[in-house]
Amino acid sequence: MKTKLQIPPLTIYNTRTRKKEEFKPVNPPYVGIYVCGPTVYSDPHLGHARAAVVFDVLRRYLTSMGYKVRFVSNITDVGHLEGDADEGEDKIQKRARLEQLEPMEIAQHYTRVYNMAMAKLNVIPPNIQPHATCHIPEQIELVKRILERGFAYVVNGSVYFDVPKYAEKYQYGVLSGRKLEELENVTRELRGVEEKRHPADFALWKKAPPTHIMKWKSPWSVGFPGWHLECTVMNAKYLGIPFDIHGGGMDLIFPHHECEIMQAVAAWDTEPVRYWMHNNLITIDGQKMSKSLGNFITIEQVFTGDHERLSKAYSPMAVRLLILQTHYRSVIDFSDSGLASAEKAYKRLIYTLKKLDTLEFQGGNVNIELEERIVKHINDFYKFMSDDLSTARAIAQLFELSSIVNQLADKGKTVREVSYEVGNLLKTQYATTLKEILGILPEEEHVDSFRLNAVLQILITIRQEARQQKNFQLADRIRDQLKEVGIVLRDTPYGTEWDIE
RNA sequence: GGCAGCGUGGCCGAGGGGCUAGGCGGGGGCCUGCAAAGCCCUUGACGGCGGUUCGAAUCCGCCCGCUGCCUCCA
Repeated sequence: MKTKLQIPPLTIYNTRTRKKEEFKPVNPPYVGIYVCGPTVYSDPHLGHARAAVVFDVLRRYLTSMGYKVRFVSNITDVGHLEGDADEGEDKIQKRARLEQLEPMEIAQHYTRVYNMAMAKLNVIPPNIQPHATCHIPEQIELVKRILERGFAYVVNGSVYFDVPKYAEKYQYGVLSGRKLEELENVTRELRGVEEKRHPADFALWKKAPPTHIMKWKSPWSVGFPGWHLECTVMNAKYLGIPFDIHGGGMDLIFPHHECEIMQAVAAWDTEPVRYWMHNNLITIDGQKMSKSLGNFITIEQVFTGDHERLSKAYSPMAVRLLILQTHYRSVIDFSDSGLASAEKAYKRLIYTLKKLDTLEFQGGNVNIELEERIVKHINDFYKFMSDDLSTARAIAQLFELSSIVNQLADKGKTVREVSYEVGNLLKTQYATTLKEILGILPEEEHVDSFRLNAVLQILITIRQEARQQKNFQLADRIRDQLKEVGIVLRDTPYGTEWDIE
């Protein structure tokens, strides 16, 4: 029985070419990945969870293949205006004004919430998590460079990217397939952007209105950087141009990623990215989940069950499995029953993981056909993972193995139908693929246990009720006793936070 | 309107000319003090109408239905 694994080369569906391509790094064995991170002005939702989990698995898989991965994912703590370019207000600034807080307080808070949610989902933190506001000088430099090269113009202290000029020399819309002429018709509805020469032009630097809190000095005005600049600057700085993989949600293809390409090409005459990967979106009852529609479910709500569409609290690992049981380029329609189904399935995979540990593979009466099946399922796991990260099919192999292991386990601890060699391969591969590559852990190995949080939420609620009834003796007792065991409660404008000291 | 995509068994969800996807659920049984888990057996599908083909869920055409992007969002 051959126990040497065959791991085929990874192929990736490249949005840029609209084909599956074999992945070849720019500088092997190093691989640079950049994934667009969150704008930190509200609680992270299931869409964030999906993008994070998908690219976490990509990173884990590449690492398992022996690549040295540098994973960069940004925190957008400025920018992304709402509404018309001229009338719009920075999201974080708006939130800050509403809650009477420093913008950085908002950004800091939601960055923490995001990172905690990611930890619960067992997403490995980025090697670098750069903040947009920490790269203002670099962004100004890039604007200067694009200006010098003639692909931008200044109007009233704001700088705009000159798309028609760009389109004279380079091809427009290489990623989204959009055509410049078609864009004119659509965007004519957006009036009040007189500063722009062409509707497709976009801001590189905006002069700040007097009421604006978040602003920086630049050669053109006191203002703030444009919507798409930070990613170009930060992936160039930390990964170099060109780098290997740029990821994000499909909704970012246009205009965000298209603009990133134009900025980089305008600045350095080089397309910045080899492979563009885009995960599909999440729907709720068949409808897109979005902030503006207000129908989103936050990650935390899933973990606590605190949402009208949820019947109970679900394990982060159930969420992770649910996400991975769908191919990343397909839509996931989110539902309570889907989560329940994923949670059961998760428990089944973990049951097998634990059973497998107790089995002793001794051989002696080897069933060759069974051994062949085992080895085939393991190899197929890698075959499907390498086929554009087909996690759904890969996981199906794990369920096949689960069924085999459970059947063996039913007959007792000592297994004679499978040799020591194949049994050992089964043990190590089942654990490796499930835990290391898919990132699906047993609850108790999951350090950031969501149940601890659930329990604390109960205590926090009880304490809150006590405070409202002016029963401060009880409220303080809860806080003091938690502190004794190393858990700190903090009352903030958004409610009570907890932290481990 | 332009562009992209989808419609698979009770639900979710892979696949994509002949070869078991998988999970959850349902039915029957084993095990068990009860329950749960696990095991065995079982149920069952490719939106509609045409066409290509020896053969179509898979290719082509038309029709019906749904969704996304085109504007901030993962």
